[in-house]
Amino acid sequence: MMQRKKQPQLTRQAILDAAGGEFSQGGYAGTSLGRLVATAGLTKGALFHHFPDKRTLARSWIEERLASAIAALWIAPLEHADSLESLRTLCRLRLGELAAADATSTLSALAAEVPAAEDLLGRVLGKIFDAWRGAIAGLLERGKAAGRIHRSIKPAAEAAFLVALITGVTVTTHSAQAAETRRACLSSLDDYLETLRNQPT
Amino acid sequence: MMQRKKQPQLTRQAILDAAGGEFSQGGYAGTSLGRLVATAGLTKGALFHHFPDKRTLARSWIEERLASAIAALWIAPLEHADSLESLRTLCRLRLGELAAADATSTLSALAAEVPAAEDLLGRVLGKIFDAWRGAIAGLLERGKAAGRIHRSIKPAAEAAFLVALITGVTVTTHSAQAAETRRACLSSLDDYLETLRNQPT
DNA sequence: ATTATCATACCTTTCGGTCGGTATTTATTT
DNA sequence: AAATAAATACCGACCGAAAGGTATGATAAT
Repeated sequence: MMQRKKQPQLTRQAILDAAGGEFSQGGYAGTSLGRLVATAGLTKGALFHHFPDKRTLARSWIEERLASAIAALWIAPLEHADSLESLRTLCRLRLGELAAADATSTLSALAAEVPAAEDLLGRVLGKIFDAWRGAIAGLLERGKAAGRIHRSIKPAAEAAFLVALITGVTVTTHSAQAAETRRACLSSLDDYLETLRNQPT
Repeated sequence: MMQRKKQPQLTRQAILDAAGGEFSQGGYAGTSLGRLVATAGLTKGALFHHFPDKRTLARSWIEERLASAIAALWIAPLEHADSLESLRTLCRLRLGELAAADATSTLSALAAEVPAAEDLLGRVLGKIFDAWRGAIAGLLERGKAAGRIHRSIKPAAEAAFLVALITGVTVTTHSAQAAETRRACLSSLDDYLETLRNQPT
């Protein structure tokens, strides 16, 4: 009976919690580690005990929190779905809230901020996008197999298109007065999804 | 004969030039005014003579440079167009380059970073998106009038959809190894644009 | 003489990060 | 089981660098 850890890195988790709020609000460059520990009632000692530097903290937060948040929001709900309706419903649910500080918009913000290509953070974010695309592609594959989705569509390409679209909607309409524009996007999204349907004719 | 200015704010323009490079690369929070003036061979005195603070510099650069860049890249080419082909061609041209530091991705990055809603910078960026949407909506209107585009489509909504999509493509595929994903998006974009066409039957 | 345009030096604050010390567990030895 | 050694977890003062911004003064055009 080797009971590993009764309190599994409690302080470390608190730091990651606080990091979530800060990164969501200010992005990577806009996040101050001093403010982070202050608002969370922690200390720099604790922070730098668990994480060697800011970049590693960001990477850990992305991997351990953001990735799972996206998985819970966008991947798990589609796991066994194969209909355009489920996709449509999920999009309307997630994009309708217009929650400005949720995981989706944080992912978008970080992806847009990261110094582009060969950076480590960029690759970590890229993996999240890949998983997301994979989930949608999976749904489309299953939909094709079930005859619900038209044979001619390419799941991987369509999934990339959709992830780009969702990301773009959060970026271009995350201000309060953009609610109307957001609804317009969702309306067109409906029409677009219909074009994927397999016509019974 | 009131010849206003022989050298219309030459140093000021140099500062805006430098600001473009910095904001493109590091976003707003990631831009250091010290580095900005250093890399441009200027001084802080010049900077703060022409701009009272960082936010105003950013606002001026967005209004005087970024807005016109987007206009030149995405709005002017569509000014008198009314065909889906011209839209398709422009998208492939602009998104094919995968220029990581061009105006489009800078706009996306700043829009994703800005502290959301009621901020002044946010509104300035919002105006750019509005103008962009307006240009695409105009093309769709003209296309409808010319019978090239299906009657049932709503130009404003479709334009919002397309701007979100383009923005999302730049955000989700601006790493070097995402070229394949980007092509996938463009491929699906083609299919999507076809669905807007007015079928002659 | 005055105003616009800069350059230089400097200011305050905050940044990411370090360091020595301590309390608490855990492992080892007796 | 007691004593001790050794990590682990954390605090909080501190550091040099860099941040955004100011103050003063020189230069030059009006």
